[in-house]
Amino acid sequence: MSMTALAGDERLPLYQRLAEVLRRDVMEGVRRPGDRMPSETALSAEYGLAPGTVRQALSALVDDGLLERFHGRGTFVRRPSFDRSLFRFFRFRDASGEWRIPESRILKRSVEPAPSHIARQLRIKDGEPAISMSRLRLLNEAPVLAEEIWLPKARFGAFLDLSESAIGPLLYPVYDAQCGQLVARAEETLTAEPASRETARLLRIDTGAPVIVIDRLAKGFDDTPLEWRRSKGRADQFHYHTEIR
Amino acid sequence: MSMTALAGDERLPLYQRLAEVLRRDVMEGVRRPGDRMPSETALSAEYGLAPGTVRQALSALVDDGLLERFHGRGTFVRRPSFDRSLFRFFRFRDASGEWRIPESRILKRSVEPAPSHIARQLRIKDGEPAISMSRLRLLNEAPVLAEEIWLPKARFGAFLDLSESAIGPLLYPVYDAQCGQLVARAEETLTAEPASRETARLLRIDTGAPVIVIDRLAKGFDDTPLEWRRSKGRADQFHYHTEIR
DNA sequence: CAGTGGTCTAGACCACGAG
DNA sequence: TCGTGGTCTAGACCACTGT
Repeated sequence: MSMTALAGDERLPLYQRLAEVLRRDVMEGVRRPGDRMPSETALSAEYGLAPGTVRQALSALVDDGLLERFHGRGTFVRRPSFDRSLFRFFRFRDASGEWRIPESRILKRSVEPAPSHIARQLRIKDGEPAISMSRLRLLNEAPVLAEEIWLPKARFGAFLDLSESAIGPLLYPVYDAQCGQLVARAEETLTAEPASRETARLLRIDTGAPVIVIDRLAKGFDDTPLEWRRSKGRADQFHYHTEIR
Repeated sequence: MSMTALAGDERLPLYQRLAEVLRRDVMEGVRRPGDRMPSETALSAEYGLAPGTVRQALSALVDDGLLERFHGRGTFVRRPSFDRSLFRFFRFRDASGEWRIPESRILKRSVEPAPSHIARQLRIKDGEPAISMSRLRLLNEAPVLAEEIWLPKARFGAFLDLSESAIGPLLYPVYDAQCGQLVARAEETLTAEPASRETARLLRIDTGAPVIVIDRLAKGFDDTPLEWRRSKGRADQFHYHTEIR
């Protein structure tokens, strides 16, 4: 077993330098979500560090949400999950009161020159080709969310070839499998506004009734913007809850 | 320096048992916000633990938001601050674009029997006396928030004797100084609804226009509910932003 | 059982803040 | 300069998981 020297700024603490090396491995796809990391013993031998120092580096990445630890099993690259999304505060239950993923009906899918506000978000040139999509999400035939989605065509060209039946309600696994684009995290913005005539028709509510608007910009491990979407749902179905200190 | 035995369940790790002992000190008011904790060296001597173990206990409480560490100065009981409140997402700026605390105008202050939904939140008996207050918050004479506040009279009796001019826009310091009630944390719930006629009049918007509604239940260190409030503001001034993974 | 992470010890030395 | 927390070492032993 040969020893590897730690790269990085020599003024930084060793555990931070190790953390950066491991973070880069994940960001560059050398280690993929679900992969097991080398054990703490292996890493301390590899880099010539005390076990406690290696532990500190791994802890930093766990706090950061990049890794997950399981006692007795190992340390793994975390599979991004969007359990923390604002969408979980919509009261979407079926008749039996259980949480379910709403079905998806694609209303429109086309290639358009990206409007400037979309291009800015996706960090592409104004007017560059983008895939535009409208979806309606339904629970037991009842519409619950109206969505508008934009993707840069350069990365998601393969998405256009898919039949609607091949695209389920969850898009991120499709992005990964069909386009090789892995979503690592996202930024969400929430506001409320009166329903336009069009939105009211889709959601079957009164024009002007309050709707919750959630904008989401999804990004890859390397911070590239991958998808922008705007979703609208009935405000009376939304209750966000949080604890503050 | 006598050594103190660690109380608590002997099956738990030492660092957790130490953390619980220190947490209790804060919850019972033995150590108050702003107080400096004993140094790590002092604690390890006091309880006969290795410095690393003491460190782990303190780290747990720092992660928990109970303590704050300052390199070279010490470890302190954190002063609760409500920087993380949902209210920070209201775009409240004055003419120069600076963030400011809105002034407060008290519209009503009285003692009422607690309605049942308030009593349940404050964990007091249905109909027990409670202080009820309506406030309007303004920025440059413009109304920005309409608030309804409820306090259990048993704890906040002294609050009734204060003149309005003695109450500023920030209530929690008043609760502490005048009533001996320290707010440690709070739960907030956000939704949106159409403005009632009354709310519309107060906020000077159209009836039915969307308003953001934030309910807050403030609690003491010992988890006692202290204050319930409902605040309403214009939805078009509200943009919540968050990152998810 | 072997291998993983979790807890704990008993130090050393460094970096920062205040007087 | 002194006391604080921050980094790091080099182990020991425990608890959990999978085979």
